[in-house]
Parts: sequence; C-alpha cells; structure tokens
Amino acid sequence: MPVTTKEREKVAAVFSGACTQKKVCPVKDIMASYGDKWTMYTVLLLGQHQKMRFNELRCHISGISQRMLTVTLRSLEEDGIVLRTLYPEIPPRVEYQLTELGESLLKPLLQLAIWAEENVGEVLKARKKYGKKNKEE
Amino acid sequence: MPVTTKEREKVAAVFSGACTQKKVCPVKDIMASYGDKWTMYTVLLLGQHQKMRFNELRCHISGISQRMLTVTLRSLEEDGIVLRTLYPEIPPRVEYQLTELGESLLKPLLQLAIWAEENVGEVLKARKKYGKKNKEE
DNA sequence: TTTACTTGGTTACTTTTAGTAACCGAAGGT
DNA sequence: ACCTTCGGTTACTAAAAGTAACCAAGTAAA
Repeated sequence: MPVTTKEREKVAAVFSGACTQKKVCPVKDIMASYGDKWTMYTVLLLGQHQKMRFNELRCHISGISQRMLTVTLRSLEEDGIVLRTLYPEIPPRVEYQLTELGESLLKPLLQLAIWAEENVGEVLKARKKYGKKNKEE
Repeated sequence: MPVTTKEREKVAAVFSGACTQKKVCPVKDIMASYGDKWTMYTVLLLGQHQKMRFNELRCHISGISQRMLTVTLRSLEEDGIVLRTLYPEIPPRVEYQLTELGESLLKPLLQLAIWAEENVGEVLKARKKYGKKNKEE
C-alpha cells in the first residue's frame, strides 16, 4: 500500500521540527550514530535476551570482533541506551542490558527488523537485476 | 512504558526466522547496508518530497559531499529502493524518487526518526554525563 | 611448580571506507 | 574566448573498521 498523505506530512513535521536551518539535526545525528554495521543488531539482541554477558553477545553477533563489540557497547553506554554492570570477580563478569531509553528504541528498531525480514527477498532480487544490467552494458 | 513480553517474543520470532545458524541474516544484512551516515536520511527526504533532483538532495543533506551522495544513491538504486530517471538534456537533469519498496521502508524509518526527535535530548544528556564521569576518574 | 585456561577487554598494525578537492562534458550565455 | 550549469568521476588523504597478539589475575589440572 502506498504512503498516505498523512504519513508524508508526518515526515515533513519531523524534519521541520528537527532540521530546518539548525546546525544539528537530531534525526541525522541519531541516524549517523546508530547507523553502523553492529549497533542496531546489538540493541535488538539485548532487547530479546534482556541481560547478556560480553561473550554471549559475541557468539550471537557472528562476524563481530572483540574490539568492535567493545566499541559498539561503549558507544551505546555513552548514549544511555545500554547499562553495563561489572561484577568484580575473577574471571570478570560483565552484564549488559538495555536502559529504559534503550527499550524505547527497541520498538522502532523492531519495526525496521520486521521490514528487513519481509523485504530482504525483494532487495536481493533488485541487486541481482542491477548487476545484470550493468554487465550487459 | 516498558517493553511487553509480546514485543520481546516478536523480536525473538524475527531473529529465529531470520538468523538461526544461517549464513546470511537478512536483519543484519539490511542493517549493515542502510546503517551508514546518509542512507536513511536520504530515504526520509525522498519520502517527504517525492521527486528530487541531485543538487536539491545535496542542499537538503547538509554536510554530504557530491561523491557520497552519488555513492548513497547508487546503492539505494541497486537495492531497488530508489528510482533514478535521467533526462538527456544539457545540462543534464536527473530525478530521484522512492520505488514502491522504498516507500514501504519509509514507514519503519519514520518511526525511528520520530524516536530520534523525541529522545535526542535524553541521549545528549547521557553523553554529557558519561563524559563527565570519565574526566573525574 | 609450572602450565594452561578463563573473561573481558586493550594495543599496535593493516585494510577498507569516508571525505576533499580538482576535473570533466556539452550546450548556453556574454 | 570564456564562464556557467548539472551531475557526476578521478585521484588523493583522513578516518574508521577489521585482525591478531597481548594482558591481568585468579583457578584447575599436570
């Protein structure tokens, strides 16, 4: 179904309230921060499991390196999305969980994840077609 | 308000349908593709204006370079999110608009944009607090 | 006693990606 | 003859991501 006029007005409202001639646009700022390879995925995982340890997360996010997981979690912690709890044991135990702010982010993120799951086929089909088109030229 | 059990189950469902032991996880794949500094913002802009020319987009996305706009638009075109129409005039005129697939992406992205606008204050507050905490140590 | 192993990182280095600035083509205007 | 326009491309540099080795400090086995 097509995008309604009402929805388009909503986009306009968000943009005008957020961006018009201001130096910092929150939408762009947030998109730039959470738009990277691992951040959203990490938040979704924490949303599913509630409390996760460092290596538990690492196992679930296949392909992520120790360093990138650290960097990603630190950034989320800095933004108040994730709470880090260190238990001073040996070997150390660290638990990560979403804050209230993080949980509020979970909802729109879940919508995006659902879109991704539903439309990944279409996207892959389009990519294939595009590749073919360019080879033919 | 907290995340409901139902919502958490939904996250689990999306993940289990998408990721369990599969080589490619669509959620991660899409998040990795559209998770960059400019892509989501560009889609939102095209969602608002419907048809936009290259330089028109460039003016609205302050800070983006010509090259990055080209790269971003090409990637979106490849994924079937954006339609590029070249009018063979001199000087050339190129119009970009969302495809049907792109418009379907607009809805979850808008939810995310609304979250960003509503919560940017909280995030900035958290960042400030985090910075202070680390200076004190 | 020495060795290996644990967790949750950090450090140094390499590779990939993003960003900057200059250039392009082809017509129109001065 | 030269500048402008639009929508790029090319060559180069800076920044970010990825890789691999290392660490502390205790526990467990050899």
